[in-house]
Amino acid sequence: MRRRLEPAARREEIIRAAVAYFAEVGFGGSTRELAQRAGVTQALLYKYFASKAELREAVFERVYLGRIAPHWLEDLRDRTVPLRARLCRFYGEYTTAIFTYEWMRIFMWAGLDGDALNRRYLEHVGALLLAPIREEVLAEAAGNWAPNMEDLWNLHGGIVYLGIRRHIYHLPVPEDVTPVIEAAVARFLAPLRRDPLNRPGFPGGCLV
Amino acid sequence: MRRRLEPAARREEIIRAAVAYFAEVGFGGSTRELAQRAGVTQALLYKYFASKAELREAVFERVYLGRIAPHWLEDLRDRTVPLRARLCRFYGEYTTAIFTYEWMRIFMWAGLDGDALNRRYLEHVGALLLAPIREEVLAEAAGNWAPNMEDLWNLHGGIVYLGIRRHIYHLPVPEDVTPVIEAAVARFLAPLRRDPLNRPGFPGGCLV
DNA sequence: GGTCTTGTTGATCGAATGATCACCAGCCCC
DNA sequence: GGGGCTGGTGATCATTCGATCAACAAGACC
Repeated sequence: MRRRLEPAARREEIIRAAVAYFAEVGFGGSTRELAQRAGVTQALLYKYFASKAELREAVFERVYLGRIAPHWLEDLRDRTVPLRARLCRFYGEYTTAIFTYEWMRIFMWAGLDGDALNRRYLEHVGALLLAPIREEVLAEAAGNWAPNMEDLWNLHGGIVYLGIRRHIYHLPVPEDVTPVIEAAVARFLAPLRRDPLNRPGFPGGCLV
Repeated sequence: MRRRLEPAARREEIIRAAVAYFAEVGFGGSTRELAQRAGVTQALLYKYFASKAELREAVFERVYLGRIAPHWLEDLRDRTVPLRARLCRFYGEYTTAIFTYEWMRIFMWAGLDGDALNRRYLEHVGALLLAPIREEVLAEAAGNWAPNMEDLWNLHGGIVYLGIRRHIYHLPVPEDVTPVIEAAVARFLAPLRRDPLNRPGFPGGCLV
């Protein structure tokens, strides 16, 4: 019944099972049930991870690593594209990246546990995504409007709350979040536009 | 050293300690440490609660009960007051009610645990607070604008995210959330106003 | 097909957990 | 001030937890 795997492959399977398991029940879940889900014995876990804490770190690394695409920042700053289109595109890709059961829940559990990685990630979001967005808005507004960081966190939170409702609270949310994002971005950028009612046909429509 | 208390008073103290303790560490926390924090022995907990699950229920009841003020709905519908002022006032009181360490964290932990009470609460929010708000907007817009429920959840989420950042992620947020709420409400209601730039002096300022 | 490497297992340990029970002692009442 | 009701305790049980270790066997290599 037991099949021998290369260490890298076995480790991979354990991490994959751990991500799914801990996302579901939190880090209070037992190593025994995790092992059962991974199709191995509980003792084997300790051949690949010195402790449960180390396994937890591996889960974090897997979930967090590479979640923020480096091209997002460049794209947000690409002024050859209308700002509204840039924001819509960014939040479309961002939500595609993080609106997963695993990411959303592990992130929330880590947050409740007070994990530092969590705080670091959000500081990263603020400094390397929201602040640059603010810069772009300032450039676009040319003195007519200057949102503060809380305005940007408000935009961000309103969108992220979609994922929270779906994956944390298990509430029904639209399958396609694109229209919601477009509406939120349009509201946020309304001070920049000439048509506050956002009537179709007016310039400034979401171009993505 | 041990002082005798009336059952009601002792039960009260245990629940109070349990709310604080479980808010901090989640429901995976041990009854022993809880008892220590409450200043009683672990065995005594079981004189007041048949099981840990029952204690958990008591914590839920304490945290959820009476959190939604009945006058909010009436106030939201009071058309003698400008809509923007109604929304600012409502979210001011709403955040005052729920932006506490205990509520925010227990609510989130219960959500991750898949507790039904959690879902019920949010359905309540949607049906008895957000939907009525939408009705008021429709009445005010008089056909010029018709937000859908997702627009309202977006407004709601952007504001609630403040509490999440503070109490779940332990990130610095403004001490006074009033300006943030006013800005969010103003953005949300922008389609109703004649001045999308929200310049001071224009009619429609937040009147609370 | 024998052998050697090593991925994998079953058994087990000590600590911590939820829950129980006999017993103790603080406080009210006569 | 001394019973006695009952709030409160210490000890303990069964279970489950993370972690360890000797022993096994799958698969590559000659």
